[in-house]
Amino acid sequence: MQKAAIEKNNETIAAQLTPVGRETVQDRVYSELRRALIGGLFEPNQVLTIRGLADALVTSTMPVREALGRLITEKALEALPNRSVRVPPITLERIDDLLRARSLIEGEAIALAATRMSPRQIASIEAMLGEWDEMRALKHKKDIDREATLNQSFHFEIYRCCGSAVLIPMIESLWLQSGPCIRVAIYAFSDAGEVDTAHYHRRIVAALAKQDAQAAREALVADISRPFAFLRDKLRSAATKDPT
Amino acid sequence: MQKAAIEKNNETIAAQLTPVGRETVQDRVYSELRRALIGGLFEPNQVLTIRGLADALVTSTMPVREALGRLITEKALEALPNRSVRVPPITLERIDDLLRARSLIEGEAIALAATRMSPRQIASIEAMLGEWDEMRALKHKKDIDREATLNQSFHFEIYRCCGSAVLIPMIESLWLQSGPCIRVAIYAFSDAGEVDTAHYHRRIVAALAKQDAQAAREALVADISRPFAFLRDKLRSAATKDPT
DNA sequence: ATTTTTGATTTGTGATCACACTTGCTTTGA
DNA sequence: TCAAAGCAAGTGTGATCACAAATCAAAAAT
Repeated sequence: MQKAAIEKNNETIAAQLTPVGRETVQDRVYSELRRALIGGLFEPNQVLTIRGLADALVTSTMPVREALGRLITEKALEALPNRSVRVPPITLERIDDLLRARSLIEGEAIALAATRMSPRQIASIEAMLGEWDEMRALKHKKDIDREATLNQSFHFEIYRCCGSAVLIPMIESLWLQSGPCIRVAIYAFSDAGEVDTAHYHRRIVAALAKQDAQAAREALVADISRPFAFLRDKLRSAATKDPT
Repeated sequence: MQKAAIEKNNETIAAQLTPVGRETVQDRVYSELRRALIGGLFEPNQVLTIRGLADALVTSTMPVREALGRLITEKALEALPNRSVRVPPITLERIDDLLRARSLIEGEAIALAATRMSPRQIASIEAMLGEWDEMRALKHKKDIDREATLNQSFHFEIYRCCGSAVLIPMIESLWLQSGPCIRVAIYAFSDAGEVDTAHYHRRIVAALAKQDAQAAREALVADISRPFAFLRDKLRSAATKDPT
């Protein structure tokens, strides 16, 4: 019996092939809706229908309704008493609530990451920042979607180093919930002449490089607070102007 | 037109009738599974099948699969690569991870609650503690399920006062995730001669009554740490005894 | 005796249908 | 003219079916 030989042959084959994966339709729908929500493609208060989404995504209703159910449980969407589902409205209380939760949890995650990141991982983050600068220098016209995607990778690359399988899904849920809000703010930022985002990110990286957990936490909170603060001011002025 | 009279008649009817509610089957399945998970009715590593649960709950597979999907997204259950779902296994890392997250988030929630609870709300909590003592004095035989339910009400009654619509669902998710672990510990507690739970709860209430946020946080952390610490020790000794 | 193969059963996934509820508009009645 | 009733289109929910993948047990081959 040439068992060992067969085993070896299988191994060499396995080394060259890349796993094909078996993502279900439901998973794709879910990812797509997540992407859309974090990207702010849906507006707050917009109601989503199962059949409408199913048509848009070219599937049946089944994967869509399950994906919607999942998004509702993580509060990324809201189930109205009518049984229809909408993306949650923005209120002042909710903004402050989200910012507080994000500061708390993402702050803890980055503080943990600061003590655990290897020099290799820090270098990787720094490299990411470098590429980002280049891209920004090349394009005069801002590409907000690309910008947002890079920002997301930057943050989660750091959070991944905190070593907590519990905190990271919670952070993802928080991003999902604040996605629609943030996007509104970002667009307004871009109009109002955006302050330099890169500065805040460099502060974060510097703190991480020094393994200074407290400084990293503070830099992060400063970073994520900006769009929230902007949005809060905008809402407040809108409220005083139009007190409906 | 006797519009006013009709209106009045409708109001008197409305006052006597209680809303019937329109809970879906899926919601009931979801609640039932939540209850079972927090109550520790399912063992870690146990795999759940859609058809099996549907039979047990006397429904079709449809509501069950959607409820399972929701529980998977909140990490209360785990989706294996085989596409089957099981209740997550207990590991040392996960225990410490859950305890850290719970201390962080529930600690923040109770600190917020400490500054916001009205005397009326505090009195309500104290009354709850009193009833609890009575019940415990009456029954010599311990009713673990009742005990766990009361404990849950006690904690969430406090958290509800933190005024954060974002933190509370996260805490629920954390309880859902630690439910199976905790229950294992509670059973062991009961055998090993449980230390007085009531003492810890009184410490919490005392801190809340003084509006001392920091003391409340510390008392809470002490309270939730106990079963985790117990479980951690148990697992560690089991690991050294049986190093498989 | 151990491993491999084969076949039957179980299981998750997606599609489709039936039904009840909601919603918006038209028609009817005062 | 205007409010109320009625109708039609749309929507979520649950059940059922078809299908592919996984699982397990018995049988066959080494």
